[in-house]
Amino acid sequence: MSANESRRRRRDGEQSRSAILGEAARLATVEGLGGLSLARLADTVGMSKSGVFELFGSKEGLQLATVDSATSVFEEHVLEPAANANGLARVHALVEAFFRYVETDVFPGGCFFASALTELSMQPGPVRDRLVAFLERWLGELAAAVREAQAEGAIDPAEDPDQLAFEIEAALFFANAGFVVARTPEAIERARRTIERRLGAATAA
Amino acid sequence: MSANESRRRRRDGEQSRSAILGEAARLATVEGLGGLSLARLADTVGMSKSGVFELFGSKEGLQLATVDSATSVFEEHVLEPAANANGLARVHALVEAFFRYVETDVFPGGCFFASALTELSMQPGPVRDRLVAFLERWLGELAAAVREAQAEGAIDPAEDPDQLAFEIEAALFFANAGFVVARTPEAIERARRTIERRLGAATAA
DNA sequence: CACAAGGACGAACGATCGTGCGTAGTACCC
DNA sequence: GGGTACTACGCACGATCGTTCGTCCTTGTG
Repeated sequence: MSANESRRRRRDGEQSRSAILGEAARLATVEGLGGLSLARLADTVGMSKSGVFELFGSKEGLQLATVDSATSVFEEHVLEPAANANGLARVHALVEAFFRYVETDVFPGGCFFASALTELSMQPGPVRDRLVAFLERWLGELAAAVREAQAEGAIDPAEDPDQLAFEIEAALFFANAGFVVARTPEAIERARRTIERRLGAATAA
Repeated sequence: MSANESRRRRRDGEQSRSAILGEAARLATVEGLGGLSLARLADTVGMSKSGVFELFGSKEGLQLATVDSATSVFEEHVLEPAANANGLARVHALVEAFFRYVETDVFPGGCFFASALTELSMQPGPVRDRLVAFLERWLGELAAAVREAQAEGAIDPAEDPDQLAFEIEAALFFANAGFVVARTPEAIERARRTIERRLGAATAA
């Protein structure tokens, strides 16, 4: 209902919307996507609770819009920096962009999707579905880069691209958790070492 | 305060306490440790809200006790099955015990600590501190097993035990997330492959 | 310029949250 | 076996939650 795209929107409303969503995604990595409250969100952006509410129709509408907003942020900070690289270089570029995305506090509580998916994976509904879809898309992105690297002869064709994508993402996922906990580059450094070593072993003979 | 061990406790209270805590830990992996409500917890165990409350003194007291309870469950299901193994066999035993612990739904929402730590890593306080301490202890357990394996000559002494523990835990951590999302052995199977391969590469020449 | 429509507001709602209090019942120690 | 202290309860509190409503203001269109 709130996701009805045919709804006409004024320019000022669109600005408020995106300002709210940016703050919502940031807040969600600290308090959780479910623990996010309309009232707190409203006064961190300097609006009334009902004003925020009406822009999204319901809390679920706000959550869905927040996931979409976070998706754009992820695309901008992780996918785009690797947009011009191909094959093995693309794998490295995606990994390094992800590290930067975590280290530079794009979201104060680390990767938005790591926390949101963990929080909502046991709570059925459209929000969970959208988060799961994102994870699959991201894993697909990594696997596709691996396949590209195989096609260009940089990675052993005997490697299973999905398995390699799993291993890379596992390192990224835990690196994010470790960085959020310790606020230290150690976990990221270990993940980098993990991935470099694994990619080295996967290099075509 | 509620953790004051000098407080005398009756047998029936102790039974209620552990029954409540078992349910609390299970509920927390579904609704979150923060989203857990006294009222819902009370009537899933068939008690009054105030009855539950007084046993723990505060919500934070309940959360701390829940973490301790979940720690015991983890020890029982993961540490104990590997208690009699040493060195490399101990590493494998810990990993397999963890897989069983996740796959058999000891907690309905997967590993308690994976979800709780992700949820609370940005919320300072004693609960977070206890969860972080658990993670360090668990990583230390893995690293100690690796060192044992090096001492018995099963793993290359040039390997960094902490790095290896990081890589193993990364696979376990993401396997848990994947299993909770998909309810399929696929993620666990991939993690098993990841770890077996990595340990194979770490085998002393 | 006028008018339809979206944006933002304040106030209020029912529900639920964690917490405090007074009290009745009961297990355990001397 | 009596008395103390823990167990468990019902009730009520203030706060906060998501949501609804009526109203005023502003924007964009014809």
